[in-house]
Amino acid sequence: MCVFMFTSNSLTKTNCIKYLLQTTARFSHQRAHQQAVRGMATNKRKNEDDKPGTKKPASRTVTSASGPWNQGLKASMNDPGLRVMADDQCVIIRDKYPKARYHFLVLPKRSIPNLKKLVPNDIPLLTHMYDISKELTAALDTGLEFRYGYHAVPSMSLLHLHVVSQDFDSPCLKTKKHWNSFNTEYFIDAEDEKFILATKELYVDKCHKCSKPFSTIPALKSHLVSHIPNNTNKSQ
DNA sequence: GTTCTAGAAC
DNA sequence: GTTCTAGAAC
Ligand SMILES: Nc1ncnc2c1ncn2[C@@H]1O[C@H](COP(=O)(O)O)[C@@H](O)[C@H]1O
Ligand SMILES: [Zn+2]
Repeated sequence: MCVFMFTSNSLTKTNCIKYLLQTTARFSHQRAHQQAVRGMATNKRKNEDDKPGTKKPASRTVTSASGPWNQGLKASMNDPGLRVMADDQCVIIRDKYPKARYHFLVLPKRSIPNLKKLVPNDIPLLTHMYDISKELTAALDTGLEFRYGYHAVPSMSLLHLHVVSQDFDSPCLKTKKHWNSFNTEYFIDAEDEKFILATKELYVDKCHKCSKPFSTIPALKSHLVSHIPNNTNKSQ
């Protein structure tokens, strides 16, 4: 039974258009902001250049009020400026740094760290994420092709499905990594049967010789010497 | 992931 | 000279 329904709060075309207008407004605002920040930095550097020897690398805080950088999606899920829609299971947000004209992220409300933590019971949820993505792009009616998938090696925490139009026309697309992460096997299509391979946990934390589990690397290292024949504690 | 920027490449 | 790219950010 599909719980997803078109309601006034979800995927009406009017609402979609509204969110896209927000995209444009926010985006130009963001660019203006970045330019302003850059201008301020330039001014500051000029002043410092008047006093030689006072130059030092600008210190930057590594964590912010919203937590470490790789936890940013958690806050963005509840950011009304980014949220496109939500139902009982999922939230869809606009990607904060869209790599194409349309770029959304679909996140389960129930916190799942990454693909490797998925279990067979999650399959209906994954199907639902894909289904509402298709509903969204259908409602948007952009005439653009879309792809729906996961990054094989994500940087951001919390499982998220990329919904990205295939124009790749965006100032945020800047690096080879950006390109390749959406246009090689790095991008795992949600509907691809190979998808299941990406859900396998690769960290097993066991000895490579005898499969004894270990909890810390020092513990592993003291165990490893037991496998060295005629161990004399010498190296090289 | 992004930002910033030094040094490479053009 | 400008453009591009890769690495640090503790
Ligand atoms: N704070 C944020 N809010 C929303 N989207 C973000 C945020 N930080 C990064 N992103 C996007 O999240 C995606 C994470 O990529 P990945 O971890 O490779 O799947 C990228 O497309 C980023 O543009
Ligand atoms: Zn081409």
